[in-house]
Amino acid sequence: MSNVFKALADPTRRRVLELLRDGPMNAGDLSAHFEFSKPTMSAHFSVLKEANLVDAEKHGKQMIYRLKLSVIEDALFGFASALGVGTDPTGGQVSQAGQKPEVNK
Amino acid sequence: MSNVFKALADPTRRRVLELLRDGPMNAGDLSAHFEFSKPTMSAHFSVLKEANLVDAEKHGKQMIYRLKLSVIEDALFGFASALGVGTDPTGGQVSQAGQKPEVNK
DNA sequence: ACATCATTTAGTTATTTAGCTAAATGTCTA
DNA sequence: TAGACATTTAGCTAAATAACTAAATGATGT
Repeated sequence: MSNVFKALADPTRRRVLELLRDGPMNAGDLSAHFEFSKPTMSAHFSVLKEANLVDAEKHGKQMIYRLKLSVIEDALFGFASALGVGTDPTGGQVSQAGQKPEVNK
Repeated sequence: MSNVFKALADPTRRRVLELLRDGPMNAGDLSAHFEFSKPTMSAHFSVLKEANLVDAEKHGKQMIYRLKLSVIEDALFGFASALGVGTDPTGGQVSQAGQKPEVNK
């Protein structure tokens, strides 16, 4: 859980996730959207992978990253509902993905 | 936006927010729920206040902290919908609180 | 005025983070 | 097999973070 929010705390990483919203993309193409060096971007990808927000699959020389929406849902909606915030005023769980979100991990 | 996720990245601060879910509480009572020193807790409160996740009001010698749900809604649901995740499959905004969430701030 | 209580500020330390360049790894193709 | 290409690893630096103790601030009550 902390890993997820830490990953989301960086604007570059949030932007990466938004780019992946339109479909899987390889490391080079993702990096091309930023001014940072490739090693720096690789480290960002690594943080996102560690937080389980993306999947990585090697295809030839390229590494293809893919958004993992379910984990993001768990984190955002799970924590929101732990706070009693959400679309459902009863505080019920919004997402299908998880049942008892572990908020303090 | 980064401030919000940075604030949420620490488990102690997330727990503080959960405690405030049941109503406003002063700094001392909040601190009593943790093993950390009061100055350390004060610094955590400061981060939450900086991120605009809580309001602080001085009442005599005590400082009373209160949860600000609307900002948390904006951050969590705003970013979720920027990613196309949410209860509404069209990607529409869930919360009332903000209209065009600025995701990369 | 003075002591006490609640909280914050100041100053220190260890750890983590985000960036860089240079080098290593791994994969394709000529 | 050699070269080129895509990505990661290693190693470095500067800045940010989270913790602590000691001291300062500010409000209340005697």
